[in-house]
Amino acid sequence: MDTKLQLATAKARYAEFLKRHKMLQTRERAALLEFLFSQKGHFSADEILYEMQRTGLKASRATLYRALSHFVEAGILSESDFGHGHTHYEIDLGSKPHVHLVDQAGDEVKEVASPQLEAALKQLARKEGFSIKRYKIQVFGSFERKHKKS
Amino acid sequence: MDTKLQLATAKARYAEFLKRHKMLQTRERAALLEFLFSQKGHFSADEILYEMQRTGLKASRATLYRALSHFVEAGILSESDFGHGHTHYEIDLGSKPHVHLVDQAGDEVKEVASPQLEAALKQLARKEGFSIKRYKIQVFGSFERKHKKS
DNA sequence: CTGGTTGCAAACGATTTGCACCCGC
DNA sequence: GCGGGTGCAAATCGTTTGCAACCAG
Repeated sequence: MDTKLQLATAKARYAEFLKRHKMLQTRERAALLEFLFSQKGHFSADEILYEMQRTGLKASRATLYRALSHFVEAGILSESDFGHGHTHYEIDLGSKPHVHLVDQAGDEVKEVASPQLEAALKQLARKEGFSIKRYKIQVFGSFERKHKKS
Repeated sequence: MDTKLQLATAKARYAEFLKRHKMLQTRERAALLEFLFSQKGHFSADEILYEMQRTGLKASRATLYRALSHFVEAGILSESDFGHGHTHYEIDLGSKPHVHLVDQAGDEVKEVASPQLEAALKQLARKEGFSIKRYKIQVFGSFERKHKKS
């Protein structure tokens, strides 16, 4: 799913979410949604705030936090805690389930997909009578840099 | 590994940890370690504090937090964030890797092992040149209660 | 003795909230 | 115009830290 299509999907989903909760469309919410899709990878609330100011967009910290939780509820963003002292958000629309490899030496967090893991997880859930809404697989450790740079 | 043996192992490991860091053995640290092994499942800092007071043991909040991070460093405890607003700790000594099934409707968190998941994870790490120190698999969703109570 | 440890209370920092004013619809 | 939204600043709350009195080795 390319970014453009993702954004369109997100807007539609968000509009629906707003309607369902009798909430209004506002410039701040629109700007935030648009801005998030211009970002890559993970971002923290502070990073968003900083980047938005740099880009001239405006939304207060309070509005940002309120919007973020709505985006998560609406299934547009997903949140994770990597133990860095704040929540990390990432686009979660049409993105494949993936594993977060968290490098303990630095801030690097790499995402990798593994159909095999997914399959095992689904089977486990079925066995336990547990219906999965979402899941997180975080692996803490370090990258072994043997010869190649990355 | 039964609880008694676990506790003995933990004590040994902790003693070693203390020596390595030129730290002292104190009554508070000993009491905390002993107390933790009398607990079952996950616990938060506040729960420990509350339970200890009830049991007549003493250690201040500050000492507790300081000790908890040492226990984690020493590999005696592991910590997780289930999105409940505080860190959860659990004994991580001789315990098998497991998946946390977090019920979103309540506070229930069930642990299940899955060798299959483990294997897939190890293979993935090998492929990515990532050496695993520890990992967490958290699955958010709900238990399907069809007929049985639990 | 002496340097690490404890407990208290104050500090922190991410996130949340009360409230007066603002703006979609 | 009304009811929800926004921004500010104050409040929360889990966790951390400075410091003076304390204790283990």
